[in-house]
Amino acid sequence: MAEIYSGGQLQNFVDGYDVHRSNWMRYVNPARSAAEQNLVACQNGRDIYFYTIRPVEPNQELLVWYSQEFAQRLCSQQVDIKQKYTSSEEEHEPEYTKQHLPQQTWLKERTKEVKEERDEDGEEKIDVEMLERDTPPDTPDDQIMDFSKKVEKEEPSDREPEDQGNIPSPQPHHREPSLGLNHQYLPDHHPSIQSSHRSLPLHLHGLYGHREGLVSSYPLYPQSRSLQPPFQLLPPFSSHYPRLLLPSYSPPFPGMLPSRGSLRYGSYLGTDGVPYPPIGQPNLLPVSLPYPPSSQGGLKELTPNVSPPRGAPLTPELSPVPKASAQHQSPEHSPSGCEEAMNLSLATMTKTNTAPRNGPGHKSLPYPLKKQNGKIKYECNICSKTFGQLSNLKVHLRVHSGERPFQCNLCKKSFTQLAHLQKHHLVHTGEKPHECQVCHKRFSSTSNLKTHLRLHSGEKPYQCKLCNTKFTQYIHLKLHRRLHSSRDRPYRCQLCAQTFFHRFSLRIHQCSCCLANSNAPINMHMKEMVERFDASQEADTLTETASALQVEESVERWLARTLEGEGKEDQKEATILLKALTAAINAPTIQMTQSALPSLHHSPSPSYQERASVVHLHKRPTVKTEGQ
DNA sequence: CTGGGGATGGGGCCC
DNA sequence: TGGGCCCCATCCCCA
Repeated sequence: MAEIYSGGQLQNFVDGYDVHRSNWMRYVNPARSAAEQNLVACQNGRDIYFYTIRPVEPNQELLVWYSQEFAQRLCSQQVDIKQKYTSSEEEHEPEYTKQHLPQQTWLKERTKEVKEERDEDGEEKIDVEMLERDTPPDTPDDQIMDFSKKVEKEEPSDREPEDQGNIPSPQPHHREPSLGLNHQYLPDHHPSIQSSHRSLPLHLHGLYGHREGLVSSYPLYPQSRSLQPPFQLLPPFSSHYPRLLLPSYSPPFPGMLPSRGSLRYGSYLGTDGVPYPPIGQPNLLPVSLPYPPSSQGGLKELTPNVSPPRGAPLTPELSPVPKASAQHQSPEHSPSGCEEAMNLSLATMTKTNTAPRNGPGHKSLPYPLKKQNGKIKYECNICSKTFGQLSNLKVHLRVHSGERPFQCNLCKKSFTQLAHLQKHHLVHTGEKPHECQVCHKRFSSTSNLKTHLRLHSGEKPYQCKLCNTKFTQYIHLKLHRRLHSSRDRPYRCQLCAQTFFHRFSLRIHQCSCCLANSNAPINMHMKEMVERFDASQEADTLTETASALQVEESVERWLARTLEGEGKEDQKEATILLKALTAAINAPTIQMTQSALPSLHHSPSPSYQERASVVHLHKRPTVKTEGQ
């Protein structure tokens, strides 16, 4: 049984004694060491939740841990919490696996009855029937679970200046290295700080830092390192891997549940059976974001001469490569587990004062900025693009420098921005946070969802100017434009180099556009109209020897079809254009000079015009060319 | 060739 | 100052 406190007041009990009223969590045994622990208890509101801290294989027992005292009381275990993080060999054989769990608690034993029993396998089974919490009187305690450690969100006003940073350093000489997490502050009076435990990494702080009642609910133990070995056993990209991370999408806290619902995983399952997080709250997902809270921006930054990435993300893909690292050699530079702790919310990441300021953006610009009207002009010295903020310029400069500080540890792809790496990570996790409300298909990015939504709305914003074909994606229009490639247009205007399928189009063009002031708006529009007509089926049906009257009729039909359903203004404009076109058609024939002859790649032959006349749009040979 | 989706790049803005 | 989020553009792949 556990007592739930809120605001220092006992709120309620969670009693698992009665087997008829308790759920199966009653039978979850306590872990004997950090190595075998795979479950963490925490409090949210008046409820207690358990979440996994590592993948749980089939037939693997769930083992939760509460506190050191808990262990002492129940198992008479000697809790030895030697810090061995300074040992380099822990890179290969993490010492934490030999440690007892160093969890701290204010649980004060008032155990009325502790039953130990052994099942047929010799496994310990322990029932805890009565626990009582002894909350330090000066600890602001909103919601704290009996077996958890309280970590204050706010630091007291009487802190020494040196401790006023966001480093949860209980003692100046025993400072936790840069945490990069939420940096909850551990008060000096806290029992844990009086012990050597405090040098253990805070692992879960800030994981749910923005969720009330959650931050303070984590026990202490070197979780981050314990995460890696089992994860590394998992083959990357394993098909079942997402399933092993079910907690990623199964919000363990009521506050994180989507409005639609209960804790039914099925409601989050996608077509592939992988559960999806609720829309709109991806950032609140508790276990899905594997980025370490590195003060340098998280994940793996490729900063030269800087130690390997920090962090022991929950997912293996972005886990730092376990190579020898100077940072792991001493507590001074150790990631300290705090930074290695799984960071479940990027929103909890904050910069630490002790962080080396050598990450991206920390270097100054390689050139001086100019001033314009008294204001600094953030201009790129390479492409002269200007930005509203210096940070934007700095990020932009990576485009030219090639600097890609954010690398995916799994596929080694690197990115210029952390956000890009974060999005990229969805590729590995299979997360698709964005759902189409119409067909409930899910997408990894908002952009792709937006594109998809056009299918439902019928919106086709990209239209071919030549044949009016519309597309939902620009790339499709771009590909389509190749059909109108100039390489297939044998008639080239020697004045402006514009090409046409039809000789009469070139003639209209030269009369109406090019010989006049081609920069005038009306002529620009005329150019476009001639080009469109040239590509139209009406023009295609004409022979190159068509009379002016035939061309005029064809233009009229094309205009009527093209402008069908358009507004009066367009109709009026069309009339003007039609007059201009027909005038051009009826104008004296332009003498075709040698330069105005078809400019095919192959030599024009006497029979060319006849051949060109039967080349129709829909039968024209496709020439796929880049950049045309 | 069209259409749909996946993934990435770049940049703006807010905090 | 930079992280986080968002948006748009773009390219690629595939049916």
